[in-house]
Amino acid sequence: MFYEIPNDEPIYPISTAAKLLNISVHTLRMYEKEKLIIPFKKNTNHRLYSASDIERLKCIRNAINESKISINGIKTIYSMMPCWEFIGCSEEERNYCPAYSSHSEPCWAVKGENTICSKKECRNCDVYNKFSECSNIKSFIKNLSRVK
Amino acid sequence: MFYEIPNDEPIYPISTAAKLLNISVHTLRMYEKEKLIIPFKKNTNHRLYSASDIERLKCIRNAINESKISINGIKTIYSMMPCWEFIGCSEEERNYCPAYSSHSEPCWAVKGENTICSKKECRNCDVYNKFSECSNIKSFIKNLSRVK
DNA sequence: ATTAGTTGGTATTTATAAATGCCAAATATT
DNA sequence: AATATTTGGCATTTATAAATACCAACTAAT
Repeated sequence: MFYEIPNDEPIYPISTAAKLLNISVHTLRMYEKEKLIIPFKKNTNHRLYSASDIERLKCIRNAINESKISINGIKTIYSMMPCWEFIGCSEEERNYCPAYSSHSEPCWAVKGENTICSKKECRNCDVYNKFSECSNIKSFIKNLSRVK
Repeated sequence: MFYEIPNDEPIYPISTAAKLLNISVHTLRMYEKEKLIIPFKKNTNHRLYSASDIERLKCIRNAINESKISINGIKTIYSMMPCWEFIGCSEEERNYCPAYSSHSEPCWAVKGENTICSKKECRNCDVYNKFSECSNIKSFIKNLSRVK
């Protein structure tokens, strides 16, 4: 038996990731600058991408190229995700958290100071990982219901 | 005392609306084709815009020009609105309604057949009227909470 | 040691969404 | 009756987001 590489293990250097996606390394850096993706960084500051990073990027590429949604559009859609319900942070914490009120940046791009999330690595967070497609965001919203 | 014109009364012909917004009439028709706006139509098929239509359009213009969100991006953001919670339709109805599952078109663009909404005029609907800004959509989502 | 790949910055190119122009038929206005 | 405006369709222009190229300093591999 061979050791199977976990989906979230950062293995691909940027050039490989670029080839897999058929784009340039600059585009990948741009997506990172725009906070659409958070690649793993080695101590030497070199990026590594996991298989799930590649999937995430395919989804982003699809939104841009097929669905014709601009990068700022994608960011705004991400900002609609009610992360607080998923994280389960306290009412006090969410009131301090910029992610709770932002409607232009994803939660992982505005990360507050005194929140549950401030110590966490967003790259490993389920809000970041599981809701890269807007269908998933809408599904999550569907499972919420009105406070009586 | 003068009679005050209600905010939602359709009074401006397309050329006036275009002047108020500093855009061409073609752009207004394009936004309509894209289902971003539903102007009132006279029996002769001529469009009329209300003051609140103009406000809605200013908001759309702002999203496009300032926030750099593409038209398809705006449509997708609108599709995130949990209209069913606002309308209060039955569980059966929402399962039949395409708006419940769409994540690319606003509810008023996909309007189902056997729903509460099928007979209603979306132009007069609060979901259409009150949630033209993504800040309002996010605020509404905030007032939902997780089903235990 | 030499070659190959990565870093971040600015400048440039390209692809295309968004906006506009033009048209003839229909409707509105005076 | 004559003039002005609206209609929708297709063609064209324009504005710019997205992608790429180039750069020198740094890190990795053989």
